[in-house]
Amino acid sequence: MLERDASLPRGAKEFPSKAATPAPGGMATAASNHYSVLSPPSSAPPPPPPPPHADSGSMQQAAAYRDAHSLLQSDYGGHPLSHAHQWIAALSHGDSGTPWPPSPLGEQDVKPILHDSDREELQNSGSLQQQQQQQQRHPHLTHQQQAHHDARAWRTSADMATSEGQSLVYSQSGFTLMPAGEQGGGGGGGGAGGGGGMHHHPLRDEDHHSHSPHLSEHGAHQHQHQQQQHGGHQDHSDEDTPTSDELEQFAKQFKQRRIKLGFTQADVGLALGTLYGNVFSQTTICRFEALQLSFKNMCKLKPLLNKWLEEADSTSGSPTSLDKIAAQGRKRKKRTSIEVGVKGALESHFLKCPKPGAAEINSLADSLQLEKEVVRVWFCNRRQKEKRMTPVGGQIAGGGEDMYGDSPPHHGGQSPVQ
DNA sequence: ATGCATGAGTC
DNA sequence: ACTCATGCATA
Repeated sequence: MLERDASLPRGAKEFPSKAATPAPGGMATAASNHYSVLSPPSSAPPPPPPPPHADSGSMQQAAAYRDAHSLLQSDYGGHPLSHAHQWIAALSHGDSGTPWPPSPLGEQDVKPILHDSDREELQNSGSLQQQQQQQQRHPHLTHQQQAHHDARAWRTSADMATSEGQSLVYSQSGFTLMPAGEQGGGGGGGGAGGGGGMHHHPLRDEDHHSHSPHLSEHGAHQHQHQQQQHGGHQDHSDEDTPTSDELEQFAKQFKQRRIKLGFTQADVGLALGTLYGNVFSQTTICRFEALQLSFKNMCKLKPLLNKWLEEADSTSGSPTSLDKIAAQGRKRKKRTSIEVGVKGALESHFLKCPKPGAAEINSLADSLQLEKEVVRVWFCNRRQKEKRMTPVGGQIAGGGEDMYGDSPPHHGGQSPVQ
């Protein structure tokens, strides 16, 4: 708990490393498998060309996919391997949170956006250590302990960073190896949100100051060492370690520019795919703008979006005609609509016990007449929501510490933007 | 803009 | 079996 503050480097403290899931019981996602089936129909509709600048292109993507899906949706079909996706390489380093295994996924589920020629998997090489280091650093912590901190930490860190100079808040370890020399950012996040999760930490107060540049006397234990990269240089906060404040600013600006240029969130998502190899959905872009992603995730996306902005800006008139990717053939369970009453019940249980065990889930599911899987997923999503920087109801507060423990739900209200 | 869902990675 | 990143589907 506290030891972390004292003994650990800030980075560690700020961000939990990765997955620490004490999780007592739970159920696996096993249940969810039923829906996957295959039926890669060759009848995928061609995606409509995106208007480079027009504002009208909004939901094309969605529409396109929808059509495709509808065909398949009749019954579950979907072939898992039909699509290959390998964009992984692109952000690899940025995401320190996910140490990519040697060759985990040759093809996942995504869309093959670029020509194979483009993608190179170069970057993954050296990034991952950071998070591991963190964990290893303090082996004494149990995962449970580690697990506390959550995304809200990013706010906190911002404070510190701001005041202290953000030196190494989240710095990663060895990144810099980026080929292009651009997008250095990703890394930032380290194990932030990704980190397993929540940690307890007493920084509630800190969170509150949020980004006020003035005070900041709290911790001073920052430079421990460890993270730094190679040696060298790294002061540009923009590319290396964005602070929460910067992210907030960037998101705001991004949205503004994007709109000004006449692009929709969906357009941007596609453009990222065509330009850099990582396709993102409208949802993700939306969440980025709304700061509804984990700190780590925000850090990962920022550089890409930043590049896109530059591109769009410079070529604001010219067509960035790119190819789009077509649909994939994945089948998805139909979205379950949970009735308000039931939701209320779930909420109540969540307040009491955010991490119900399999048994609890079963009984809950039974009493609410919902599928067990649905209940399980609901809790997972609910927990995730709590971790976002901009919590549902508001209050950025980070309460990792007593978050689910015993402290009462401190959901509050705060609406940062929009 | 958001709710429910999927899957990779991890414990 | 969980967390985290991400997204289809939907309100």
